[in-house]
Amino acid sequence: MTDPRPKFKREPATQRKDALIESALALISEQGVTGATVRAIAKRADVTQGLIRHYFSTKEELISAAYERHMNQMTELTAAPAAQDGISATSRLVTFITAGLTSPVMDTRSVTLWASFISSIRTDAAMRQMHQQTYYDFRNRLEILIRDALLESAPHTPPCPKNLRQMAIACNAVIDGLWMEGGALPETFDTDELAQIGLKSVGAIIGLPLLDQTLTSTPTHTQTPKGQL
Amino acid sequence: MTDPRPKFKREPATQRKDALIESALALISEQGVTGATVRAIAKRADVTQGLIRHYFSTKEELISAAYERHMNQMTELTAAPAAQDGISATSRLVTFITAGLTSPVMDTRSVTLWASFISSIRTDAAMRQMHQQTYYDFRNRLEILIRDALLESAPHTPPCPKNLRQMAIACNAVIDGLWMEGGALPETFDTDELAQIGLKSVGAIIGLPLLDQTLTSTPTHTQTPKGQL
DNA sequence: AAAGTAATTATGCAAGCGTATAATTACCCG
DNA sequence: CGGGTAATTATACGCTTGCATAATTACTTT
Repeated sequence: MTDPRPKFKREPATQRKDALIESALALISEQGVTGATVRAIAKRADVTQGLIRHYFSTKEELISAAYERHMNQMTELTAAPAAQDGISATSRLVTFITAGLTSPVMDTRSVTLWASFISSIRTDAAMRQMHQQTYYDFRNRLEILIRDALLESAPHTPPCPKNLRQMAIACNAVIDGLWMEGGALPETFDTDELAQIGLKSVGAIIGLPLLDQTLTSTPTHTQTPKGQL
Repeated sequence: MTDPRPKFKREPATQRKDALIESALALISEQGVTGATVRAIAKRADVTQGLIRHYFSTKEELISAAYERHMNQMTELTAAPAAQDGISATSRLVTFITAGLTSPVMDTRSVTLWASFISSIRTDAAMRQMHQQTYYDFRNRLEILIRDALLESAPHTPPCPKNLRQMAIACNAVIDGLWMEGGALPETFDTDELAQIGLKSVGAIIGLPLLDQTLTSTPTHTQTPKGQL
């Protein structure tokens, strides 16, 4: 009289961790941090709550892992389209900015998620370090793209490191600011409006006409990345 | 045998509300939203928890009021130094940007507070509307300053509204982005570095050399506003 | 096929949460 | 000075939370 149907299935550790992280992200984006309780996360992942403690020694650890996942995903979604070779350095920069300011990187879900995490960087050391690392990573990628674009347009007058750093900080700020408002108030901006503003602004800051080039020569680079999420 | 010392004091309604709002802000900035419990807020304001329900019909209402207070305070602290008359329109714009990117507007407390609130604009309609209103208010002030500065430098070629709007959106984004990172990672930027980057960037976006003017002609306008908080 | 083991479930607990309601108490007014 | 009333305190309730611990159960190994 053995039950033919097992009551549960044993999954590989990484897969279960993944499912739990995704559940946490989904809940946080839908209901905020307060909605992401241990029980709710477990239910969404179709397991019982005890299992969470089996893979994460504390809830904070799970949340921290979810934060890392989300930020890396966003950086990846922004940088990947710009990594194609065979296009000019300026085009790579344009693609990077455009990807960061269009769906799926710029949308309500992503921004809400980020906002939920960012509020805990003051009290939680692990979160603060994660933020710093993610921020530097993104900014460094941007700085490299800016440098290459500048070198391409003026090969014999390389930008000084201090200026380059400041440009990267400024351009990162524009992108972040636009990204945030685009996610927070999506209905108040036209499609691609923020991406175009981003191109214009970064172009003005680094002294290269990014928008014109895009619209005239290689418009395909400004398309939104195919949904990988 | 009457006790000469009363057990509590009756305060005016607005004053008590104020104290409760300030307590909430202090707690949220120090411990995040989860730390701002009804009991903790009451204790910090030196009252018992029941009093909160007497002035706010729900905790959400108190949090919403705290959000409004904080945002208005920050806008005020940014705009007030720029409201002095007798200085050029460009100087007013410079002062606005500088105030927004130096203490006390740009600091960890302010940014953390903002982040804590912003995470709930998706789930809470009142918070979302408050965010929208605050954002528009700030951006409109900025747009007016930009317009005046442009008119001042080129009185016979007024900027078209569409361009002006985009400039305001872009400049607002730079300021927001810089402000955020300055508050999140204060130790990684030199004093006034972000303010200078902000001036440079806004100058580049709108096509006016803001930084040079500041450093040469009217440096007093770039001082941080006297602490009103 | 039986045993061992690690994944998973089941159950419980102490603490804290927001809210409701009733009991006090300070202050205003006649 | 003595009521009346609104501000304030006091107490309690039901619910949820994160976490711990013990009981099951599926899969591997021999």
